Amino acid sequence: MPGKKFTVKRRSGCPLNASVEMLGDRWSLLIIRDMMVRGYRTYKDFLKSDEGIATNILADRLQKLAAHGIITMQGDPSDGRKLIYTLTAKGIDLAPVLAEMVLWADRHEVTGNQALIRQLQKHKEQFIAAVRQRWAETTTRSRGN
Amino acid sequence: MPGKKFTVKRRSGCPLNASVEMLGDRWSLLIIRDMMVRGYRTYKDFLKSDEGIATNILADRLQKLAAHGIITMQGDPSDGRKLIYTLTAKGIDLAPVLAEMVLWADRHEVTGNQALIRQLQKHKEQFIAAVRQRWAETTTRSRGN
DNA sequence: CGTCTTACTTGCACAATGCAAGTTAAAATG
DNA sequence: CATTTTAACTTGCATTGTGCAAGTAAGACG
Repeated sequence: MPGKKFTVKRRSGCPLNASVEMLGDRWSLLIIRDMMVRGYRTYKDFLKSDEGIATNILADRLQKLAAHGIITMQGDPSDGRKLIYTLTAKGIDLAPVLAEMVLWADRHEVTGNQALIRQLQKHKEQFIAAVRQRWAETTTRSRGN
Repeated sequence: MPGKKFTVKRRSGCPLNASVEMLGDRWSLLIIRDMMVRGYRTYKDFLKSDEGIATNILADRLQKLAAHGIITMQGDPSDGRKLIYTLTAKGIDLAPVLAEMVLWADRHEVTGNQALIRQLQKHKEQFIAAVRQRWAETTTRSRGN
């Protein structure tokens, strides 16, 4: 496991438990969704999401996601106040998880966002590839927009 | 009112948010895992899992999963004390979500259960088909939902 | 300089969680 | 058929997490 420096003590060795301990709350996956499909990158971006996360919870989740290596935080060279949050490879790799959760909810619940759903239903692999591609582009080009 | 479906008010219409509101905690997916891959069916079964869920939390999660139509509870005809918990079609349909979360954790964390992981890596769709098949066999009689 | 903006932090009420112990009803035992 | 055991919870209580409003520090703007 690249980048793994020390093992956190978990309730069990089950990989699903590991995922649940990192992502099993009401906000972490929504933050990742905002980065992945909406391109959100700053603290203020996340605050404006429909679900309405509280400021202290957002700060806490961003810290934890960074501690787990799912996102990184770096200063914006063009504005010293801003921090840019980006998904790491580990975070981008969550695209299949998000996709399956969206498809499951669509099959069994009444939800909106039909555009995303139809995209996933027809071309799930393409969606995942597009997320990877978008991140490859934005992480190699120069910042300052 | 038996079987009455009441609409839950959600924070947003996003399907991922719907999934997170039903499954986004530290226990629900582990209970579903226990039913799906270990064949657990009774309250006592779930209590013996490695993660060590508290009795009151377990009772609460089973109620909520049943309220969401993910599992059903029925009396055991051969033992009046027992309740048998089973996955509904909606619950079985979570197999791809579980599979992706397991594979993600394996790629990026140090975990155990290598047998399950290798099975998923090689034959993910076979695993999912096997879960469906197993449930089709064991739930040929009346199943709620 | 004063004001605005960004990313937080703090205080506090309320809800969720974790642990130990108790309860109820049914089954097994003698 | 009385007693013990088992299964599925419930209750009490301390700890932790969450949600809301308000406040703060540092950089940008004019």
